[in-house]
Amino acid sequence: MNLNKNSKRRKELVAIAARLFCDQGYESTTVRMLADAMGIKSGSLFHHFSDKQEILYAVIESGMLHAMEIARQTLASARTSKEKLHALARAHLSTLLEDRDAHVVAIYEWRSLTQESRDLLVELRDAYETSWREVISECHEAGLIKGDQGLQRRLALGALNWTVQWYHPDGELTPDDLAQELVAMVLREPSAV
Amino acid sequence: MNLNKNSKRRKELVAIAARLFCDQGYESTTVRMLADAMGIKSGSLFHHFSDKQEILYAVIESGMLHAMEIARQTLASARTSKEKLHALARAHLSTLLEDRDAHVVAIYEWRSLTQESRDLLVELRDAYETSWREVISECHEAGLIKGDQGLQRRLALGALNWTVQWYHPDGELTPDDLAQELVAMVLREPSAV
DNA sequence: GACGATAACTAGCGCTTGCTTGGTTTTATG
DNA sequence: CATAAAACCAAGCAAGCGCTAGTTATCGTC
Repeated sequence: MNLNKNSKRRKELVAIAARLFCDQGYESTTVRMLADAMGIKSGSLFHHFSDKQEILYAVIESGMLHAMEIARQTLASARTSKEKLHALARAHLSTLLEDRDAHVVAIYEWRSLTQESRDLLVELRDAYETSWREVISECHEAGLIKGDQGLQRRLALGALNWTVQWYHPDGELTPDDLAQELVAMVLREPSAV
Repeated sequence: MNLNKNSKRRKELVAIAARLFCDQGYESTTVRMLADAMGIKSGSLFHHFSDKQEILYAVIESGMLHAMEIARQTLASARTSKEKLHALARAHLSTLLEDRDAHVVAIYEWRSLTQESRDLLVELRDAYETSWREVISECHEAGLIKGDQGLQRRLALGALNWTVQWYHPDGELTPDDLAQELVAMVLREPSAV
Protein backbone atom coordinates (compact mmCIF):
# COMPACT_ATOMS: atom_id res chain seq x y z
CA MET A 1 0.00 0.00 0.00
CA ASN A 2 1.15 3.50 -0.76
CA LEU A 3 1.69 5.42 2.46
CA ASN A 4 2.36 8.87 1.05
CA LYS A 5 -0.55 10.85 2.45
CA ASN A 6 0.24 14.04 0.57
CA SER A 7 0.44 12.65 -2.94
CA LYS A 8 -1.48 14.54 -5.56
CA ARG A 9 -3.22 11.39 -6.71
CA ARG A 10 -4.45 10.68 -3.22
CA LYS A 11 -5.94 14.14 -2.91
CA GLU A 12 -7.84 13.65 -6.13
CA LEU A 13 -9.19 10.35 -4.87
CA VAL A 14 -10.22 11.91 -1.58
CA ALA A 15 -12.12 14.65 -3.37
CA ILE A 16 -13.94 12.09 -5.48
CA ALA A 17 -14.80 10.04 -2.42
CA ALA A 18 -16.07 13.18 -0.70
CA ARG A 19 -18.53 13.76 -3.51
CA LEU A 20 -19.89 10.23 -3.41
CA PHE A 21 -20.08 10.10 0.38
CA CYS A 22 -21.86 13.44 0.35
CA ASP A 23 -24.36 12.42 -2.30
CA GLN A 24 -25.24 8.93 -1.13
CA GLY A 25 -23.84 8.53 2.34
CA TYR A 26 -20.84 6.53 3.50
CA GLU A 27 -22.55 3.21 4.09
CA SER A 28 -24.46 3.32 0.83
CA THR A 29 -21.34 4.04 -1.18
CA THR A 30 -19.57 0.82 -2.10
CA VAL A 31 -15.90 0.45 -2.86
CA ARG A 32 -16.93 -0.49 -6.37
CA MET A 33 -18.77 2.81 -6.81
CA LEU A 34 -15.75 4.67 -5.45
CA ALA A 35 -13.39 2.82 -7.78
CA ASP A 36 -15.65 3.43 -10.78
CA ALA A 37 -15.77 7.15 -10.08
CA MET A 38 -11.99 7.17 -9.67
CA GLY A 39 -11.47 5.32 -12.93
CA ILE A 40 -9.79 2.31 -11.35
CA LYS A 41 -10.82 -1.17 -10.25
CA SER A 42 -12.08 -1.79 -6.75
CA GLY A 43 -9.04 -3.83 -5.77
CA SER A 44 -6.73 -0.97 -6.69
CA LEU A 45 -8.41 1.22 -4.12
CA PHE A 46 -6.65 -0.67 -1.38
CA HIS A 47 -3.31 0.33 -2.77
CA HIS A 48 -4.10 3.90 -1.72
CA PHE A 49 -6.09 3.31 1.46
CA SER A 50 -5.81 0.50 3.96
CA ASP A 51 -9.57 0.18 4.29
CA LYS A 52 -12.78 1.97 3.48
CA GLN A 53 -12.94 3.78 6.80
CA GLU A 54 -9.57 5.39 6.12
CA ILE A 55 -11.08 7.05 3.05
CA LEU A 56 -13.79 8.53 5.23
CA TYR A 57 -11.20 9.74 7.69
CA ALA A 58 -9.15 11.33 4.91
CA VAL A 59 -12.21 13.13 3.55
CA ILE A 60 -13.13 14.65 6.90
CA GLU A 61 -9.57 15.48 7.87
CA SER A 62 -8.96 17.33 4.62
CA GLY A 63 -12.11 19.39 5.15
CA MET A 64 -11.09 20.32 8.66
CA LEU A 65 -7.52 21.24 7.79
CA HIS A 66 -8.78 23.41 4.99
CA ALA A 67 -11.27 25.11 7.29
CA MET A 68 -8.57 25.90 9.82
CA GLU A 69 -6.34 27.37 7.16
CA ILE A 70 -9.07 29.64 5.82
CA ALA A 71 -9.99 30.78 9.33
CA ARG A 72 -6.36 31.60 10.08
CA GLN A 73 -6.02 33.68 6.93
CA THR A 74 -9.30 35.54 7.29
CA LEU A 75 -8.65 36.30 10.92
CA ALA A 76 -5.27 37.82 10.16
CA SER A 77 -6.73 40.92 8.55
CA ALA A 78 -9.39 41.60 11.21
CA ARG A 79 -8.79 44.33 13.79
CA THR A 80 -11.70 44.87 16.20
CA SER A 81 -13.35 42.01 18.02
CA LYS A 82 -16.51 42.54 15.99
CA GLU A 83 -14.48 42.33 12.80
CA LYS A 84 -12.93 39.12 14.06
CA LEU A 85 -16.33 37.60 14.77
CA HIS A 86 -17.48 38.50 11.30
CA ALA A 87 -14.28 37.09 9.85
CA LEU A 88 -14.83 33.76 11.58
CA ALA A 89 -18.42 33.55 10.42
CA ARG A 90 -17.43 34.46 6.88
CA ALA A 91 -14.59 31.94 6.85
CA HIS A 92 -16.84 29.25 8.25
CA LEU A 93 -19.41 29.82 5.51
CA SER A 94 -16.70 29.95 2.86
CA THR A 95 -15.35 26.53 3.72
CA LEU A 96 -18.86 25.18 4.10
CA LEU A 97 -19.51 26.24 0.50
CA GLU A 98 -16.14 25.66 -1.15
CA ASP A 99 -15.61 22.35 0.54
CA ARG A 100 -19.23 21.43 0.93
CA ASP A 101 -18.85 17.72 0.25
CA ALA A 102 -16.28 17.18 2.95
CA HIS A 103 -18.22 19.16 5.54
CA VAL A 104 -21.50 17.46 4.83
CA VAL A 105 -19.68 14.17 5.24
CA ALA A 106 -18.12 15.38 8.50
CA ILE A 107 -21.55 16.25 9.83
CA TYR A 108 -23.40 13.14 8.67
CA GLU A 109 -20.88 10.34 8.74
CA TRP A 110 -19.11 10.97 12.04
CA ARG A 111 -20.65 7.81 13.41
CA SER A 112 -18.98 5.57 10.86
CA LEU A 113 -15.48 6.49 12.00
CA THR A 114 -13.56 4.17 14.28
CA GLN A 115 -13.09 5.43 17.82
CA GLU A 116 -9.43 6.07 17.10
CA SER A 117 -10.23 8.20 14.06
CA ARG A 118 -12.88 10.08 15.99
CA ASP A 119 -10.44 10.94 18.75
CA LEU A 120 -7.96 12.36 16.27
CA LEU A 121 -10.59 14.46 14.54
CA VAL A 122 -12.04 15.70 17.82
CA GLU A 123 -8.64 17.20 18.55
CA LEU A 124 -8.70 19.01 15.24
CA ARG A 125 -12.20 20.30 15.82
CA ASP A 126 -11.36 21.52 19.30
CA ALA A 127 -8.37 23.37 17.92
CA TYR A 128 -10.66 25.03 15.39
CA GLU A 129 -13.30 25.96 17.94
CA THR A 130 -10.66 27.56 20.12
CA SER A 131 -10.57 30.44 17.65
CA TRP A 132 -14.27 30.91 18.24
CA ARG A 133 -13.83 30.69 21.99
CA GLU A 134 -11.15 33.38 21.92
CA VAL A 135 -13.03 35.76 19.68
CA ILE A 136 -16.28 35.49 21.60
CA SER A 137 -14.34 36.02 24.80
CA GLU A 138 -12.88 39.19 23.27
CA CYS A 139 -16.35 40.42 22.42
CA HIS A 140 -17.35 39.96 26.04
CA GLU A 141 -14.29 41.78 27.34
CA ALA A 142 -15.01 44.62 24.95
CA GLY A 143 -18.48 44.86 26.49
CA LEU A 144 -20.26 44.05 23.22
CA ILE A 145 -22.20 41.21 24.75
CA LYS A 146 -23.01 39.46 28.04
CA GLY A 147 -24.16 36.02 29.10
CA ASP A 148 -23.04 32.42 28.60
CA GLN A 149 -20.19 32.38 26.11
CA GLY A 150 -20.29 28.63 25.49
CA LEU A 151 -24.00 28.75 24.78
CA GLN A 152 -23.58 31.66 22.40
CA ARG A 153 -20.75 29.94 20.58
CA ARG A 154 -22.74 26.75 20.17
CA LEU A 155 -25.89 28.47 18.99
CA ALA A 156 -23.87 30.46 16.47
CA LEU A 157 -21.94 27.48 15.15
CA GLY A 158 -25.18 25.49 15.02
CA ALA A 159 -26.91 28.13 12.95
CA LEU A 160 -23.93 28.24 10.59
CA ASN A 161 -23.51 24.49 10.23
CA TRP A 162 -27.20 24.09 9.56
CA THR A 163 -26.89 26.31 6.49
CA VAL A 164 -25.69 23.27 4.53
CA GLN A 165 -29.28 22.09 4.82
CA TRP A 166 -30.89 24.98 3.00
CA TYR A 167 -28.44 27.52 1.63
CA HIS A 168 -27.70 27.66 -2.10
CA PRO A 169 -25.35 30.45 -3.14
CA ASP A 170 -27.23 31.12 -6.38
CA GLY A 171 -30.12 32.74 -4.53
CA GLU A 172 -30.45 36.37 -3.46
CA LEU A 173 -28.60 36.03 -0.19
CA THR A 174 -24.82 36.21 -0.35
CA PRO A 175 -22.61 34.39 2.13
CA ASP A 176 -21.71 37.82 3.44
CA ASP A 177 -25.38 38.56 4.15
CA LEU A 178 -25.53 35.39 6.21
CA ALA A 179 -22.41 36.29 8.13
CA GLN A 180 -23.69 39.82 8.77
CA GLU A 181 -27.02 38.61 10.07
CA LEU A 182 -25.38 36.03 12.31
CA VAL A 183 -23.00 38.57 13.83
CA ALA A 184 -25.92 40.92 14.35
CA MET A 185 -27.83 38.21 16.19
CA VAL A 186 -24.91 37.29 18.39
CA LEU A 187 -24.11 40.92 19.21
CA ARG A 188 -27.80 41.89 19.49
CA GLU A 189 -27.60 44.56 16.85
CA PRO A 190 -30.38 45.47 14.42
CA SER A 191 -30.60 43.35 11.32
CA ALA A 192 -28.52 44.73 8.45
CA VAL A 193 -29.94 42.48 5.73
CA MET B 1 -48.66 -8.17 6.72
CA ASN B 2 -50.39 -6.29 9.48
CA LEU B 3 -51.67 -2.99 8.17
CA ASN B 4 -52.86 -1.40 11.39
CA LYS B 5 -50.54 1.58 11.67
CA ASN B 6 -51.75 2.67 15.08
CA SER B 7 -51.37 -0.59 16.95
CA LYS B 8 -49.64 -0.42 20.30
CA ARG B 9 -47.22 -3.13 19.30
CA ARG B 10 -46.19 -1.25 16.19
CA LYS B 11 -45.47 1.87 18.21
CA GLU B 12 -43.23 -0.14 20.52
CA LEU B 13 -41.36 -1.53 17.54
CA VAL B 14 -40.97 1.91 16.02
CA ALA B 15 -39.51 3.25 19.26
CA ILE B 16 -37.02 0.40 19.41
CA ALA B 17 -36.04 0.97 15.79
CA ALA B 18 -35.60 4.67 16.50
CA ARG B 19 -33.09 3.87 19.21
CA LEU B 20 -31.04 1.57 17.00
CA PHE B 21 -31.16 3.89 13.99
CA CYS B 22 -30.12 6.76 16.23
CA ASP B 23 -27.23 4.86 17.80
CA GLN B 24 -25.77 3.16 14.76
CA GLY B 25 -27.36 4.75 11.72
CA TYR B 26 -29.95 3.32 9.36
CA GLU B 27 -27.64 1.57 6.93
CA SER B 28 -25.53 0.03 9.67
CA THR B 29 -28.56 -1.35 11.47
CA THR B 30 -29.55 -4.71 10.00
CA VAL B 31 -33.00 -6.22 10.13
CA ARG B 32 -31.50 -8.93 12.32
CA MET B 33 -30.32 -6.36 14.85
CA LEU B 34 -33.76 -4.76 14.82
CA ALA B 35 -35.46 -8.09 15.31
CA ASP B 36 -33.11 -9.04 18.15
CA ALA B 37 -33.81 -5.79 19.97
CA MET B 38 -37.53 -6.36 19.45
CA GLY B 39 -37.37 -9.90 20.76
CA ILE B 40 -38.53 -11.53 17.53
CA LYS B 41 -36.89 -13.22 14.54
CA SER B 42 -35.86 -11.21 11.52
CA GLY B 43 -38.50 -12.75 9.29
CA SER B 44 -41.25 -11.69 11.68
CA LEU B 45 -40.32 -8.07 11.19
CA PHE B 46 -41.93 -8.17 7.78
CA HIS B 47 -45.22 -9.00 9.31
CA HIS B 48 -45.30 -5.48 10.73
CA PHE B 49 -43.52 -3.51 8.02
CA SER B 50 -43.43 -4.09 4.29
CA ASP B 51 -39.72 -3.34 4.07
CA LYS B 52 -36.87 -1.82 6.00
CA GLN B 53 -37.37 1.64 4.59
CA GLU B 54 -40.93 1.70 5.92
CA ILE B 55 -39.53 1.36 9.42
CA LEU B 56 -37.38 4.41 8.85
CA TYR B 57 -40.37 6.30 7.53
CA ALA B 58 -42.44 5.32 10.55
CA VAL B 59 -39.73 6.49 12.94
CA ILE B 60 -39.42 9.91 11.35
CA GLU B 61 -43.15 10.38 10.89
CA SER B 62 -43.85 9.61 14.53
CA GLY B 63 -41.25 12.15 15.63
CA MET B 64 -42.72 14.83 13.40
CA LEU B 65 -46.32 14.23 14.41
CA HIS B 66 -45.32 14.38 18.04
CA ALA B 67 -43.42 17.63 17.48
CA MET B 68 -46.42 19.23 15.82
CA GLU B 69 -48.71 18.19 18.64
CA ILE B 70 -46.39 19.64 21.30
CA ALA B 71 -46.02 22.88 19.35
CA ARG B 72 -49.79 23.19 19.03
CA GLN B 73 -50.29 22.71 22.76
CA THR B 74 -47.52 25.03 23.87
CA LEU B 75 -48.59 27.74 21.48
CA ALA B 76 -52.15 27.69 22.79
CA SER B 77 -51.25 29.34 26.09
CA ALA B 78 -49.01 32.05 24.62
CA ARG B 79 -50.36 35.58 24.28
CA THR B 80 -47.82 38.13 22.98
CA SER B 81 -45.75 37.45 19.90
CA LYS B 82 -42.62 37.25 22.03
CA GLU B 83 -44.32 34.66 24.22
CA LYS B 84 -45.24 32.72 21.11
CA LEU B 85 -41.67 32.74 19.85
CA HIS B 86 -40.48 31.48 23.21
CA ALA B 87 -43.19 28.83 23.20
CA LEU B 88 -42.10 27.53 19.81
CA ALA B 89 -38.46 27.41 20.84
CA ARG B 90 -39.34 25.68 24.09
CA ALA B 91 -41.58 23.17 22.32
CA HIS B 92 -38.94 22.48 19.72
CA LEU B 93 -36.34 21.75 22.38
CA SER B 94 -38.80 19.61 24.31
CA THR B 95 -39.46 17.29 21.41
CA LEU B 96 -35.79 17.28 20.51
CA LEU B 97 -35.10 15.97 24.02
CA GLU B 98 -38.12 13.77 24.70
CA ASP B 99 -38.07 12.23 21.27
CA ARG B 100 -34.38 12.57 20.64
CA ASP B 101 -33.93 9.26 18.83
CA ALA B 102 -36.54 10.00 16.21
CA HIS B 103 -35.29 13.51 15.58
CA VAL B 104 -31.67 12.50 15.28
CA VAL B 105 -32.80 9.90 12.77
CA ALA B 106 -34.84 12.50 10.90
CA ILE B 107 -31.78 14.72 10.63
CA TYR B 108 -29.24 12.07 9.71
CA GLU B 109 -31.12 9.47 7.72
CA TRP B 110 -33.24 11.62 5.45
CA ARG B 111 -31.21 10.45 2.49
CA SER B 112 -32.17 6.80 2.96
CA LEU B 113 -35.88 7.46 2.43
CA THR B 114 -37.46 6.75 -0.93
CA GLN B 115 -38.48 9.80 -2.92
CA GLU B 116 -42.11 9.06 -2.19
CA SER B 117 -41.52 8.94 1.55
CA ARG B 118 -39.46 12.10 1.42
CA ASP B 119 -42.24 13.97 -0.35
CA LEU B 120 -44.76 12.96 2.29
CA LEU B 121 -42.48 14.01 5.12
CA VAL B 122 -41.57 17.30 3.46
CA GLU B 123 -45.27 18.18 3.60
CA LEU B 124 -45.31 17.47 7.31
CA ARG B 125 -42.20 19.54 7.91
CA ASP B 126 -43.54 22.45 5.91
CA ALA B 127 -46.72 22.37 7.94
CA TYR B 128 -44.64 22.51 11.09
CA GLU B 129 -42.45 25.36 9.88
CA THR B 130 -45.52 27.36 9.00
CA SER B 131 -46.02 27.98 12.72
CA TRP B 132 -42.55 29.46 12.82
CA ARG B 133 -43.22 31.57 9.74
CA GLU B 134 -46.38 32.96 11.28
CA VAL B 135 -44.88 33.74 14.66
CA ILE B 136 -41.80 35.43 13.24
CA SER B 137 -44.05 37.43 10.95
CA GLU B 138 -46.03 38.52 14.02
CA CYS B 139 -42.84 39.65 15.70
CA HIS B 140 -42.03 41.78 12.69
CA GLU B 141 -45.50 43.31 12.59
CA ALA B 142 -45.21 44.11 16.28
CA GLY B 143 -41.99 45.99 15.51
CA LEU B 144 -39.85 43.70 17.65
CA ILE B 145 -37.47 42.93 14.82
CA LYS B 146 -36.57 43.85 11.23
CA GLY B 147 -34.81 42.18 8.33
CA ASP B 148 -35.10 38.94 6.38
CA GLN B 149 -37.68 36.72 8.07
CA GLY B 150 -36.75 33.56 6.21
CA LEU B 151 -33.11 33.98 7.11
CA GLN B 152 -33.94 34.57 10.74
CA ARG B 153 -36.20 31.55 10.88
CA ARG B 154 -33.58 29.33 9.32
CA LEU B 155 -30.77 30.54 11.55
CA ALA B 156 -32.95 30.03 14.61
CA LEU B 157 -34.11 26.55 13.63
CA GLY B 158 -30.55 25.67 12.72
CA ALA B 159 -29.24 26.71 16.10
CA LEU B 160 -32.00 24.70 17.78
CA ASN B 161 -31.59 21.57 15.69
CA TRP B 162 -27.86 21.63 16.23
CA THR B 163 -28.40 21.30 19.98
CA VAL B 164 -28.78 17.53 19.49
CA GLN B 165 -25.06 17.58 18.80
CA TRP B 166 -23.94 18.96 22.14
CA TYR B 167 -26.76 19.49 24.65
CA HIS B 168 -27.22 17.10 27.55
CA PRO B 169 -30.03 18.04 29.94
CA ASP B 170 -28.09 16.93 33.01
CA GLY B 171 -25.75 19.91 32.79
CA GLU B 172 -26.28 23.36 34.26
CA LEU B 173 -28.26 24.75 31.38
CA THR B 174 -31.97 24.02 31.34
CA PRO B 175 -33.93 23.75 28.10
CA ASP B 176 -35.63 26.95 29.18
CA ASP B 177 -32.26 28.70 29.36
CA LEU B 178 -31.61 27.67 25.79
CA ALA B 179 -34.99 28.88 24.63
CA GLN B 180 -34.53 32.20 26.44
CA GLU B 181 -31.13 32.80 24.91
CA LEU B 182 -32.36 31.93 21.45
CA VAL B 183 -35.33 34.28 21.68
CA ALA B 184 -33.01 37.00 22.99
CA MET B 185 -30.71 36.51 20.01
CA VAL B 186 -33.53 36.59 17.48
CA LEU B 187 -35.13 39.66 19.07
CA ARG B 188 -31.75 41.32 19.74
CA GLU B 189 -32.33 41.64 23.47
CA PRO B 190 -29.60 41.40 26.12
CA SER B 191 -28.72 37.90 27.22
CA ALA B 192 -30.82 36.69 30.16
CA VAL B 193 -28.77 33.60 30.97
C1' DG C 1 -64.54 -25.84 20.54
C1' DA C 2 -64.26 -24.46 15.64
C1' DC C 3 -62.98 -20.22 13.24
C1' DG C 4 -60.50 -16.30 11.37
C1' DA C 5 -57.13 -13.01 12.39
C1' DT C 6 -52.85 -11.78 14.27
C1' DA C 7 -48.18 -12.73 15.34
C1' DA C 8 -44.58 -15.36 15.50
C1' DC C 9 -41.29 -19.08 13.72
C1' DT C 10 -37.78 -21.86 10.55
C1' DA C 11 -35.05 -22.10 6.71
C1' DG C 12 -32.72 -20.29 3.20
C1' DC C 13 -32.39 -17.81 -1.55
C1' DG C 14 -30.05 -14.61 -4.39
C1' DC C 15 -27.19 -11.07 -4.19
C1' DT C 16 -23.75 -7.61 -2.48
C1' DT C 17 -20.36 -6.36 0.58
C1' DG C 18 -15.42 -5.12 2.00
C1' DC C 19 -11.35 -6.91 1.22
C1' DT C 20 -7.43 -10.23 -0.44
C1' DT C 21 -4.43 -12.48 -3.55
C1' DG C 22 -1.13 -12.89 -7.06
C1' DG C 23 0.43 -11.03 -10.94
C1' DT C 24 1.14 -7.20 -14.66
C1' DT C 25 1.88 -2.52 -16.43
C1' DT C 26 3.31 2.23 -15.89
C1' DT C 27 6.22 5.81 -14.10
C1' DA C 28 10.05 7.95 -12.02
C1' DT C 29 15.04 7.96 -11.08
C1' DG C 30 20.06 7.12 -10.94
C1' DC D 1 18.32 2.11 -20.04
C1' DA D 2 18.11 -0.73 -16.00
C1' DT D 3 15.74 -0.98 -11.85
C1' DA D 4 12.69 -0.16 -8.15
C1' DA D 5 8.58 1.74 -6.72
C1' DA D 6 3.97 2.91 -7.61
C1' DA D 7 -0.25 1.91 -9.77
C1' DC D 8 -3.23 -1.08 -11.51
C1' DC D 9 -5.98 -5.39 -12.86
C1' DA D 10 -8.71 -9.93 -12.87
C1' DA D 11 -10.70 -13.08 -10.06
C1' DG D 12 -12.82 -14.42 -6.19
C1' DC D 13 -13.63 -15.49 -1.03
C1' DA D 14 -16.22 -15.40 3.23
C1' DA D 15 -19.55 -13.07 5.43
C1' DG D 16 -23.54 -10.63 5.71
C1' DC D 17 -27.45 -8.42 3.54
C1' DG D 18 -32.76 -7.69 2.79
C1' DC D 19 -36.32 -10.33 2.05
C1' DT D 20 -39.51 -14.57 0.98
C1' DA D 21 -42.05 -18.85 1.58
C1' DG D 22 -44.37 -21.84 4.08
C1' DT D 23 -45.67 -23.21 8.72
C1' DT D 24 -47.09 -22.94 13.57
C1' DA D 25 -48.69 -20.85 17.89
C1' DT D 26 -51.93 -17.53 20.33
C1' DC D 27 -56.20 -15.31 21.07
C1' DG D 28 -60.85 -13.24 21.15
C1' DT D 29 -65.61 -14.38 19.26
C1' DC D 30 -69.70 -16.87 18.05
